[in-house]
Amino acid sequence: MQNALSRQLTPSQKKAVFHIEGPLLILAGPGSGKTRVITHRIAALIDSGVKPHNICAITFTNKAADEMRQRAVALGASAGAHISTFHSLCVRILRQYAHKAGISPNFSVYDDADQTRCIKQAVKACELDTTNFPPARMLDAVSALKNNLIDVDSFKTRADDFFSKTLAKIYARYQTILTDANALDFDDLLFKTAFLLRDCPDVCAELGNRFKFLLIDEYQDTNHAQYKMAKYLVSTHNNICVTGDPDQSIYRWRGADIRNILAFEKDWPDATIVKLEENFRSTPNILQAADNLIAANQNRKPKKLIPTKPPGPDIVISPFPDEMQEAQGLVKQIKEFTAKGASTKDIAVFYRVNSMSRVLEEAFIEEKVPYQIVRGVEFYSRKEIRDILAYLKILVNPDDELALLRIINTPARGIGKTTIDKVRSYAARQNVTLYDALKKADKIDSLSKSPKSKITSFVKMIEQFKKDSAGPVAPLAERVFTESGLVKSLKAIGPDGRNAIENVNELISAAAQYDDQTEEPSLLDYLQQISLFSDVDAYDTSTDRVALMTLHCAKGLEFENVFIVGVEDGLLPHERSNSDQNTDEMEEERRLFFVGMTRAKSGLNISYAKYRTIRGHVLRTIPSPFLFELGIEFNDTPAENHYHYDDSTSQDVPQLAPNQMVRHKKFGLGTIEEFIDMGQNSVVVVKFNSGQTKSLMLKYAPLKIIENS
DNA sequence: CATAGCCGCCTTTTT
DNA sequence: GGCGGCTATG
Repeated sequence: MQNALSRQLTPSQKKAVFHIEGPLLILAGPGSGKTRVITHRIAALIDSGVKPHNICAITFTNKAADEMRQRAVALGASAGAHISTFHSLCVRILRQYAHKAGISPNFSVYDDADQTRCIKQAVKACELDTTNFPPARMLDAVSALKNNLIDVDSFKTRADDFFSKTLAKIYARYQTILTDANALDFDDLLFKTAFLLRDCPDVCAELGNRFKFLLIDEYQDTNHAQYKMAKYLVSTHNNICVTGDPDQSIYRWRGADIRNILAFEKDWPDATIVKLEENFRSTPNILQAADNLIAANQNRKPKKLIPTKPPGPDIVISPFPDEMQEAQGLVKQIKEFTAKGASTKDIAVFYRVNSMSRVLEEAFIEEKVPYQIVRGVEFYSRKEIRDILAYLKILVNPDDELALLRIINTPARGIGKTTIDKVRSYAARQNVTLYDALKKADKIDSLSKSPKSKITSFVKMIEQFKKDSAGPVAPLAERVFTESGLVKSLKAIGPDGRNAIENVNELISAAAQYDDQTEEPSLLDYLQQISLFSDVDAYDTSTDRVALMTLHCAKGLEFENVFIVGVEDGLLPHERSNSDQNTDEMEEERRLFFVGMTRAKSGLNISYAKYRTIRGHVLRTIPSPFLFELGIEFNDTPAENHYHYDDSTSQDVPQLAPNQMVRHKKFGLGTIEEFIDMGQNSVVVVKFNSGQTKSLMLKYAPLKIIENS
């Protein structure tokens, strides 16, 4: 069997696959066949007598887990190994040992939208101003604390300045809100599991005995909580194998600690280290440029990228006048590629921010090129989907106040704000949950007859659903959709409603699929699973479409032809990352570009636009400084109007004279100071009454001419 | 209590 | 430029 498994493996790959006992660090460069090595390793472990259920492999996304499971089975490994993400593993552990973790097993998992609502509530409850304490910032801070396993009490004792003390209050309040709702956010899943393992040696031993072999992929992107989890899990058997590439660490902002992989040898002094430096994916010219780029990072261990493929086409760097023409040019290029026989599904477009997908999408539609935007969570943030899911969540976890408040009057059933406020204050007085208060609506004196009966029938409906909530999910979801009145209310709003109904039907189909594929389908399990759904998980590789995704999503994937768009200063590197050279943030942006480039097997096309509309403002841009680090000569002058964008934006621009009055959508009234006639590209300098002076491109700027009367 | 329309907020990347 | 939340109105 070893022979069968080791076929077509290089010597270092073989070492990584067959080094069974003890800690192992696999430093794997891009395209080094790392995924292959891991799946082979799982098969080799089983082959050497390890029971499948004694293996736990942790991947970065659910999709990666699914693929790994399939590949391992295809290699002849019997199924049964636990392969999942850290978060899924935590859900499983926490559900099993809920009582020991001090939680209830039917907990809701709060996503970022839920988190935002809760943190806002917390900031408000602390009677703080949201301008001085912006909820998004507070959430980041709380998240960072949890990722570093700092609990409320220990943070309180160490908080010595005003800000920290305030943050401690918000943190405490936020946790109370979540606890009261029997909810855990993404960070809690890791946090609670790590503390469970720390505080319950019996649980730790039990899991350690079960998972005798632990494999962690993308180890460079683990955070402190995940690191601790790993340490606890392997404390008995010491069989830990991690793989990763410090040059591909792109989640520092989310708490990922690159030191975890850099210090692996210190943590496990008897560790074996295998380097996989050969690259089987990209052409030598792509690797050379990627290497030139990443070499600019100061804070790194130098590493080789050894090419194994024959030379391929040159990297193309194309400037465009603006993002519309960039999109148009991109789609035209893709058409040329496919006309020459390239497969549509083997083409990907990467961008730094999600908002850039819009203009690309328009061009794909216009040119009728099939595409998919890889953004899985978007579906779950639609109103109608959140509504139906809120109904289902309540059946499992009636304490989930966020879900309850969402549906109590959706569709409208005459339970308005005043009524809800009365019930809430009753609940607070009696120290019961909102749902319990609703159940006792009859006893709430402040309520008059009509709202009482409306509440009663709502509770009755929910209780009815609850009775039949065991078993498969899809039929229940369908029933809830109809009987809650959601379908009816959506039908009533016309075409948009039809669309919404379609979406819910899609959800029900997905639930049916879950029912089919799961041995014992349960609503709780289903809800907890879909809450851990990630963007790439929605990536459908079976259809022939161009994949559009963020650079972060691109991690772990590969394509024959890659297009990276919007490679401009301020976008990549993003302006929000500290723009000083060689700060940690700048280096992470560089790694992000590195990850994007090294996804390409043969065609790598980089583009940027000289003008880009950002949040409604047309801004002049400059090429990303990273472009000058690639060691490639390129021409900064766009092929003017090469790709004519047939749109109102390229209509004739007016001739303007100084002193002409204009009104700008954003800046208000202003006077023309100068008119630079460049035909389509005429520029005006406007002095606005607000005091600021702007130079604007006429074909983009939303300027209205005020007639002199 | 429902609805529409407006204001003001945020806006990097995601499990 | 988009969305959530708030307010004014029916």
